[in-house]
Amino acid sequence: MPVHSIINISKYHTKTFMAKDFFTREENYSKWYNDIVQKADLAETSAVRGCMVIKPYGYAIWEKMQSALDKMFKDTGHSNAYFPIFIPKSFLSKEADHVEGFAKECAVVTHYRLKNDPSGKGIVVDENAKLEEELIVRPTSETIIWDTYRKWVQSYRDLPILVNQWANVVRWEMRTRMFLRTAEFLWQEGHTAHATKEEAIEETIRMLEVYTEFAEKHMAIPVIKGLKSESERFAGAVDTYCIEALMQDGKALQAGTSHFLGQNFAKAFDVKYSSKEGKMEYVWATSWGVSTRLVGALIMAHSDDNGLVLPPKLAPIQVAIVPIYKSQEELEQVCEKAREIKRMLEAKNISVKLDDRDTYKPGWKFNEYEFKGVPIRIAIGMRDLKNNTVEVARRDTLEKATYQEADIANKVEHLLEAIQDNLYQKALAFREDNTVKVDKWDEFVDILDNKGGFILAHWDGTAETEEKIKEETKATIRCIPIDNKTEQGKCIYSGKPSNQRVIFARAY
RNA sequence: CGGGGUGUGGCGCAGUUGGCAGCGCGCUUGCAUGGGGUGCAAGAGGUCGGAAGUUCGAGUCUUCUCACCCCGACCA
Repeated sequence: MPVHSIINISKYHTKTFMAKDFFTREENYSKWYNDIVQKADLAETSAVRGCMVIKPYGYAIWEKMQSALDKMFKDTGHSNAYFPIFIPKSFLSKEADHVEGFAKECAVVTHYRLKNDPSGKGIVVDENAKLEEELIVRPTSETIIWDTYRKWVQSYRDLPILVNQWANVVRWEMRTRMFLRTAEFLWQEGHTAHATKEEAIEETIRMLEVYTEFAEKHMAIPVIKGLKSESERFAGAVDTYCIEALMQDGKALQAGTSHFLGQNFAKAFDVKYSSKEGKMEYVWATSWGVSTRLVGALIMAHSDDNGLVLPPKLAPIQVAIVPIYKSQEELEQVCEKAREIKRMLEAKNISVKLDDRDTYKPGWKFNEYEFKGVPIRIAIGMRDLKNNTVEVARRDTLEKATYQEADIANKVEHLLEAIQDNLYQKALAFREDNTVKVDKWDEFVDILDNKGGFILAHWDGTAETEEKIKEETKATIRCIPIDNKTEQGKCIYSGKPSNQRVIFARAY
């Protein structure tokens, strides 16, 4: 996108800077990931096992995601509401599959009061304050919501209900990883109620499309839309749809799910309406969600060995301006120009940080913004004032160029678009390079062990085969692509006939 | 829950046969410096995870305990 006057371009290297205290992807992918989370100031481990503190910079990314998604939800007719964090234990067991799926990871509240330890030190649970019915800290809200919907629905005129909630949920996981899997996480959960099956299925797919658009347009991550196999299905759903993304280490990551719940919850919670014809019918349901896990996806999809790389649309700071100067007078002169440019950029809704701190040196700031994934850095010094230029560095390619200052806001705006697009294209190319059709078991195993990525292979459709493959290779069926072509073949494992390929991968 | 680790200044670590608690980074102050993590100098900061024991003396040895991390089983 050569929309600007480039005087010179030079590639620059940061090899020596992080050398000792930062792992590369090659050396140790999970350490590299943790380093980015920590050093880019996204989050840190907390005093509570399995829970993390999301720091301001990390939370700002989540807020950008929230506001984009929230708008998309509103645009598709949904409203936000809020339901309790506590769910009576009995609610959970009303839907058989649902309770089976979540029972093992529920936090339970049993008492409502503490008292001074009789022995004098600290406080203890007051045994006299035992709850009559224990409360579950929500792992998801279907039960409490459907118990509520029963009161909201009497007639077909009350439908559909299109509600979303932004909330925290708790799933007591054994092993946790920053953003990808923590005991408590933030998410949104949409819960809709419909008069007909068709309408509910339509909603399920509509929200899957919303997630797809968000992933590709905002996160710059290409995803595959698909249907989960029975064993990967949400507990209590009839069908679970998902979007699957591929991370740089060749592992898959489920980035969002949309469930068609049929009448399972309506029946469990007795939610009925009288139709136009005056007949009592059970309501049809959907639920759909994405979580702070997306921040993890963002990191693993784009970042490099120099730190975080953020797509412009989700970057809390899109442009960082670093003044270069010697004296206070120079600082003021340079900052005056910088503020002018900042105003012009902000007029285009570009978020800009002018870093005029005198307590850090330019080089230090360069590294700081690079590590934090700021898409564009502008440096302005006395030389630039003289020549009416600015130095522009883009994070995705690490290229630096000198731009004529004239029309700078347009140039930066276009560059942001170019970066957004480049990140998507790069991620797409990576996924294409790492998606292969495989027909032989040996090759299947070899690719999983040595290359990773998505494997398109035939599957006989049975849960037994899926389970065997999982046991032997740790790979799971990520999804059955939604617009899959039928193709005759033999199951990669059992050799039994199959009429379509499904996607296998090791996953987060 | 199984296997393996680690607990020493804010962070990362060293600490020998038990003998004055150290190093790097960071932090504070000053001077110089300033277009890719600045240099020099002077400072501040620790009941060594907790409890009990052995000893003239414990970061170090013994016992118990707690916490966290990594690898599995479970999961978005």
